Amino acid sequence: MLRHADIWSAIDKVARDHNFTLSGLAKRAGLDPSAFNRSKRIGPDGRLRFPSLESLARIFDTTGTNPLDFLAQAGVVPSAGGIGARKKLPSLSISDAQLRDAFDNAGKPTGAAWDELAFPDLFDDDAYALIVNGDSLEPLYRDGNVLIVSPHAPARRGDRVILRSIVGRLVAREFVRRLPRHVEVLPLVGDNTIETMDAGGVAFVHRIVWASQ
Amino acid sequence: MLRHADIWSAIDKVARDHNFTLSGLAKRAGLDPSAFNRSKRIGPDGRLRFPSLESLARIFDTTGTNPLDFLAQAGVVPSAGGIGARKKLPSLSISDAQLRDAFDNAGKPTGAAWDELAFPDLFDDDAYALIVNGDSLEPLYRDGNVLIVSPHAPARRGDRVILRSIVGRLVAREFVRRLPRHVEVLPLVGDNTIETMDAGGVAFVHRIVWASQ
DNA sequence: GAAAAAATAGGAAAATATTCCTATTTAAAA
DNA sequence: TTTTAAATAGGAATATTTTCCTATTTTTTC
Repeated sequence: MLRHADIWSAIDKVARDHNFTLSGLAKRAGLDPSAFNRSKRIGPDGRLRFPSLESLARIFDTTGTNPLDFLAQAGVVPSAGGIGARKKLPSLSISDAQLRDAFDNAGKPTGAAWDELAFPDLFDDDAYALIVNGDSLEPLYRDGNVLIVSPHAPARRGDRVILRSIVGRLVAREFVRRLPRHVEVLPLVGDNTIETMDAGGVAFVHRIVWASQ
Repeated sequence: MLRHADIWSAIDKVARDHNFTLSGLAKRAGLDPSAFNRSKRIGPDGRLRFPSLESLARIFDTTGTNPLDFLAQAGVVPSAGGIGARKKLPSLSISDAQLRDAFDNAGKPTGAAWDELAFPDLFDDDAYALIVNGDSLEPLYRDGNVLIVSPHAPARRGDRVILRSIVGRLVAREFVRRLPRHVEVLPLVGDNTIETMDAGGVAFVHRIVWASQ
């Protein structure tokens, strides 16, 4: 769980990230310049040397490194339900959730039928949120609803997407397909006829992945 | 950041959580029974003693405690953007996002107008997910859409909710109000007339907070 | 390229954490 | 309630980490 080599290489990384040499980092932390020498990490008898908690604390305080992030860098992975773990929710289809014993008397999911679903499972570092204004997208989206947009999620037929024109206009549509010269979409509300947009006029097509209610 | 007293009290908690005394935990971890004695945490000169990383590693290995959770228990809080931190997304209204410089050339949010929004900000430990079957809730929810349901989120007029009858039937509706003998709701699609349900026949009203798209 | 400074290696000494051991206190068992 | 076992306190001895110091290597400065 805490592996000698990983602890030391995490220290190496802290030094690098802050543009210190090892002796520079030690000095900055108020320790002796030889404190983190690579040559002193394994003793002459082969015994592994670990830095003390006090030395580590000095590193964290000096560099502003969070001990949690340090441990993650040292290869420690979150435990299910623990800090940094992906949130998991009980999950079941509506039809199966109508079975007699899907909920207990307090209204909580119960029984073996429920699966686990990671929420929100959003891995796109470039995701952003758009807040709906007005009522033009009702009943689908109402004023104030938050749309979570994932630029890197591929847009496939039927997906709801945000399109931005090259002059900056944003519209929400249902993606149909992309052709060499056009992008075909359907409106989300109202008239259900295909709309053809000039591919050159579309700056991007980003997929909507979640909508607040 | 790593505070002496917090480290030791986190060790105390690991022992308690696993039904060990301190000496029992030490023995189990292959250490001397006096290793974690409260009497030895501050020396006679007032100097604070920290457990070594090796002793901690033995505790983690023996009890299955994740070092990240241990640190959290010892009061270490996540750093913004670091492990365990709440995910924050750039956020802007659709109308403001149509300003000329809201996105850069790569289609990423840019500029001072963008706020930060914590997503999903779901704090209800009893939240669960329901998967939509069929097309009866279109255009709002389509087959396979995931609805995130938060039982403890209060249902207010206009909120979309899941209602469960006492015989187990689940329906999705728009909440209007709760009266002493009735619950008034609106259908999410179709005929826009108020539906009155007998309060005694409704097991629960749980709010839908997010819907996948 | 030479000189100075910084970084690193390595060994001894010092400081700190753990173990060993004894005694006392507390909890569990009879 | 008494006896036994476990837990804890406390001091000395031992083990481990850090510091001190010197030497070598590497990098930076001129």
